[in-house]
Amino acid sequence: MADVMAPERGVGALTAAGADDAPGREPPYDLIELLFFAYRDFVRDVDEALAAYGFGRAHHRVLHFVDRNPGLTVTDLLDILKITKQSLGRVLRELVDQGFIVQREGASDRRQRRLYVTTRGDELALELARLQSARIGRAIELAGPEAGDAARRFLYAMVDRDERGKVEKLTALGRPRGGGA
Amino acid sequence: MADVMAPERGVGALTAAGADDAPGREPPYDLIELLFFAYRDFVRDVDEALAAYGFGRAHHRVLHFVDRNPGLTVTDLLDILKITKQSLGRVLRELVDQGFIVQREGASDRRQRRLYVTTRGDELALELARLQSARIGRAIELAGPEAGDAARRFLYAMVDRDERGKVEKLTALGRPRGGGA
DNA sequence: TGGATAAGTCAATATGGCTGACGTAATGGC
DNA sequence: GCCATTACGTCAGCCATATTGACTTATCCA
Repeated sequence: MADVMAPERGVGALTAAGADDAPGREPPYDLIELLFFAYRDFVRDVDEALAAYGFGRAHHRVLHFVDRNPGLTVTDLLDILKITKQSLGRVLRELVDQGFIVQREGASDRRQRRLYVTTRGDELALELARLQSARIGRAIELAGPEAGDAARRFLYAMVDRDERGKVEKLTALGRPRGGGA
Repeated sequence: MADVMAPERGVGALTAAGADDAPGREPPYDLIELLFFAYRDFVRDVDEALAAYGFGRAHHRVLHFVDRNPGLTVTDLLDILKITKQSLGRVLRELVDQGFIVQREGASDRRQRRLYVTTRGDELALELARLQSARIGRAIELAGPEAGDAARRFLYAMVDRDERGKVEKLTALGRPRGGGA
């Protein structure tokens, strides 16, 4: 690639390390950029695989969380994804229409449509998870297992404070080992 | 309308779909999900701030990389963002039209339009970087500085193998100081 | 019984991507 | 000097994902 010039600016703006959000402190550009690049490549894997099914990234997110949390309600899903009901609508409908997800009336609250993956849905979810798994496995191999653990703590701390409780309950973090069934 | 409830099909497969077994072990669902949640919140901050300027996430990415790498060419940018020329086109035009970025003819290759931020562009880039910086600062405070360092190594290792060289040259990693090491 | 909640839907719109096709100017190898 | 290639820009159309706002239906619950 073409050689990129070094920045001419910002270098003078630093202060000593130690304070976090002091006004003149240089932002952690390395982490900011690595988050972008890591995420960019992390999702590209899956996007390609999804294309074969005529699905997009949004379908994956829904499928994933339903797969991992059987019986999730639509409201739960909206809160996880932080999107609107209307946005979810199309994606969910397509997943249901094509037999990847089923909806069942809530046992105690019949207004709810609890969501479950079908066998097919579980298979697809697993296929996609394995792609992501492979990349993560390679990364941990390269960066060391402690880096994986630390990344877990760092990423968790990157989540909005008032979302952390939900995240913990919802994710594998909240599950001791093995998880499902 | 609400008669979309699916029949019994697939319900038998709800719980114990053959997950944890076949080829290898259980995917690292914790990291998979934390990447999603962390990124979700990481970009939400900035998205809100950008709305005030009538810009979107795409504008931010362009502004950021030009700010950090003055003299970047359009081709460089396309390779960083992994989008098409046409997609970049509109976003870049808006940033130029509104005085956040300027284009200058390349000195040695006059076909190039080298990109630079204006003072205004630099200010906006910095404002946005500080938002991200604040979140990262809080995260490191919570997870510990070693977690930040490890996260840096982990995220770097998450990048496509054949992209890592470029990423290193391009980002703060390739520059002395900062997260250097 | 009536207000609140869960879900679904219609319609319009924005944004950020994509492919394909073309055009122009400059470079660089021969 | 010629010509293929490169760098950039742009027109046109399309798709996926998201938004706001308004409305309906069914159900729950105080």
